[in-house]
This record gives sequence, C-alpha cells and structure tokens, in this order.
Amino acid sequence: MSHTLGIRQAQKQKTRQALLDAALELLADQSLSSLGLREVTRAVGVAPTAFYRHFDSTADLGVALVEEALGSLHAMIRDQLTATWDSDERIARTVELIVRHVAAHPAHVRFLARERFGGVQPVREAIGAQLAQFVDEVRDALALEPESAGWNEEDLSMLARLYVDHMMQTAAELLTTPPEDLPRVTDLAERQLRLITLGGRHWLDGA
Amino acid sequence: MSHTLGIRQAQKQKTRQALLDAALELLADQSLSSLGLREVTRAVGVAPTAFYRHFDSTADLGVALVEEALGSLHAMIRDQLTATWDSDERIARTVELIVRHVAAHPAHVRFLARERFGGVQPVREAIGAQLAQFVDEVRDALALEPESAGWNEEDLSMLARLYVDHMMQTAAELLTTPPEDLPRVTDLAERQLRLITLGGRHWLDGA
DNA sequence: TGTACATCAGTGAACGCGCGTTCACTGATGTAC
DNA sequence: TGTACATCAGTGAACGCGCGTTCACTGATGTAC
Repeated sequence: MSHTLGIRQAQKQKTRQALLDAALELLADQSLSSLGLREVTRAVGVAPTAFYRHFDSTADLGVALVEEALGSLHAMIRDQLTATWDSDERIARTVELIVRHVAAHPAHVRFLARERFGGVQPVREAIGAQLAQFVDEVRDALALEPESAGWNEEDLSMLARLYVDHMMQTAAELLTTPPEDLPRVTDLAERQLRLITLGGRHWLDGA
Repeated sequence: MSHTLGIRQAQKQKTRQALLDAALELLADQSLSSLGLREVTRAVGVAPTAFYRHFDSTADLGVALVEEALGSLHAMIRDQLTATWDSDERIARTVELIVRHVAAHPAHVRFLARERFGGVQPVREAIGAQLAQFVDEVRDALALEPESAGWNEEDLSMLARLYVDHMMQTAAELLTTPPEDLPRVTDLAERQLRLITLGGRHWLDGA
C-alpha cells in the first residue's frame, strides 16, 4: 500500500472520469464543437461550475479524450507488429484486432473518426500527433523485417501511412456495419491489406 | 433566350446561394452541428426568418452543400479515368488534379472531410452516397482496362475503394499543407498510388 | 491523539446573451382578363 | 396595354430557453504542531 490516493484526490478523479464518460456518450449524436459544458455536467449530476475544476473548456476535455482513446493503443499495436506470422495470417489477425477493438470501444472510435478532421483545432492536432506516432512505430516495425531490405526510410514511412490510414478507415467503416455485414467488411479490409502488402513486395522490382 | 428565370426566382436563387456561400465560410472554423441559422443569415445580411424560405434546417443546408461540393466532380473524375496514359503519367496527373481542385475549392474539401464522419446524420449519408457512386464509377472504368482481365467485380470494387479513399485522404491532407511542403506531399501521394497500382498488377499472380 | 488552521472540489444564485421558431406583415413580382 | 387580384421572398417583433462564466460560499479532507 505504497501510494494510496487521498480521499479527496480519488473523488476528484472519479468525477473527472464521469465527465469524460458522459461527454463521450453525448458525442454519439453530435460533434465536439457543439457539445455544451452544461450538457455534460447535467448528465453527470454535478453543478455546471464543477466542470472548471477539471477542464478549461470542452476543447480541453476533447484533448483528454484523445489521450484516453489512443494512448493505450500503442502497446497493442506494437505487440501486433512484432509477432511474426505468415503474411495472410497476420493480416487476418490485424483485422480481427480492429474488429474487436471497435466492438469494445465504439464511442472512442467514433469520436476519433469524427474529430480527426473536426472543427476543434487542439483536438485535431492531438489526434494528428498520435497518428503520426503510430506511423513511426509501424515504420520502425517494418524496418526490422527481412522483406524491407533495400527500402529507404521514406518509402517505409509511405507504406506505414497506408497501413495506418487503412486501419482508421476500416475502424470508421465498422462503426456503421450491421452484424450481418461484418464478414463482408472484414473480407474487404483483408483483401485491401493483401493488395497493399503485395504492392510492397514488388516495390523494389523496378528500381 | 428560351428559359429566362423570372426576376423573383432569380433573386431567390441569389439569396439561396449567398446562404450557402456564407455557411461554407463559417464552416472553416467549426462543424456543421454547431453552425447556427442566425450566424448564417447575419453573414448574408437578411433576417433570420428568411432562412426558412430556402432550407428547413442547417442540416438541410448541409445536404445542399454536399451536392454542390461533389455533384460536379463526377464528370471530372470520369474524364480522368477514361484517358489512357502510361501508368506513372496517369498517377501524376491524377494527383495534380487533386492538388488543383483542393487549391480551387478548399472550403468545400474541408467541409467534406469534416462532415464525412461528422455529427449530422443526413449529411453523413449524403456524402457516403456520393462516395459510393464514385467507387462504382471508378470500378466501371477499371473494368474497361486490359489490365483488369480476369478480375471479378468484387475485387475491382475493392481496388476502386482504395483509390477513392486515398483520394479523399490526400485531399484532406492537402488542406493543411503549407506551400513549401507541397512537393513532399504530392510525392508521397504518388508513391502510394504507385504501390497500390503495383499491388493490383500482381493481384492475380497467386490465384 | 487532539486541536486549530489551510486547502480546495463542488455549490447555487445570478448575469447578460444569442439561439430557433412563431406570427402577422409588406410590397415587389407574376398572372388572368 | 391596363387593371385587379394572387403569390410569395423577405421583414421585424416577440417568445421562452439554455448557454458559458462570475462569484462568494460550504464543508469535508489534509496538514502542522
């Protein structure tokens, strides 16, 4: 019992988390730029003024949501990338990972898809920074593979971006996919990944 | 002079267009779901109530903006696709077309990127429908090419989606690209298209 | 362990403001004869 | 061509409402001695 949070700190964290959760739920039907501070506090059951004890503004809350939505994903992605399977197997597992992540955290994924190009600049920038980090991580993982011999860093980045963008695209698509269409959508995503991978495999042929 | 619009009709069109233009400008810094009807009429210089003579709601105006932003693009895309050049040449011209389109209509492109997954359902659906149509058009164009011999329709659709999504991705990226980074971004887009095309060329190798 | 004081998360009243929508209207344009 | 009536794009006042933000506050938790 080395580092127990004080009662006051623990309660504050709890309220803060409740605000984040309530905001995320309210963002199912609207964009962050129209989310009201009073809406959020009303959903939580605290006074509007309590909001300011935790966030400067709804934009500030949005940046915190980006951290919550993407921060924990880096480890997951890294694990996925360092495992070495047969290419088709890896593609299938990657798509499955995305499907399960979207099913487990649909509100987070929707928030990211919506605000990636949304109307709130600091949030857009926070998402962009996280995605850029993903691209670097994917690039570094690709660089370690035997297939990447002879590739320069720029081309590896280029391919990594294709993968990351495709992942976001697929995740966004899955949000509106009814269960009966799931096989069709995952199959499409897998074939697209296979085609991209195939392009990568022949990239140096002409050089 | 077969079909002159009456004075009244002409004036109405003009006001309607002014509302659309003003809305598009206001949407530079916010999402549609937070755009106010009064903001728009104030920018145009008409009474708030005049809005209702043209649109039921801001969502309705948004759908009209989708039409304006994408409706005219079909012909352009089709021309681009039916022209047959060498593959690298075609890729370069396609990217150049996107660059010029984004430079000419940045507000429309930003609107589309923002609302494609935005908080306003009818607008999201209108954009989705238009993009689905683009995918079909690209697929049909691909089907006419000699390289597509042996491809089934589903795989052609799959590839067409990759192209259309990549186009949207590139257009969105160009919005925030400072002039000095333009060569880097277009070069990246061209290499990605080349890689995808390469993947397509080897798609049937293993089948 | 007990006491006296400091901290600070959450309160609740109050503010001025802009919102979307209603309604009866005005006056230029359109139409029928 | 002229006249009498219909249409309808745009007006302006009015409404009730929820917004973000300020402020002085309360009372439980934390800390110093």
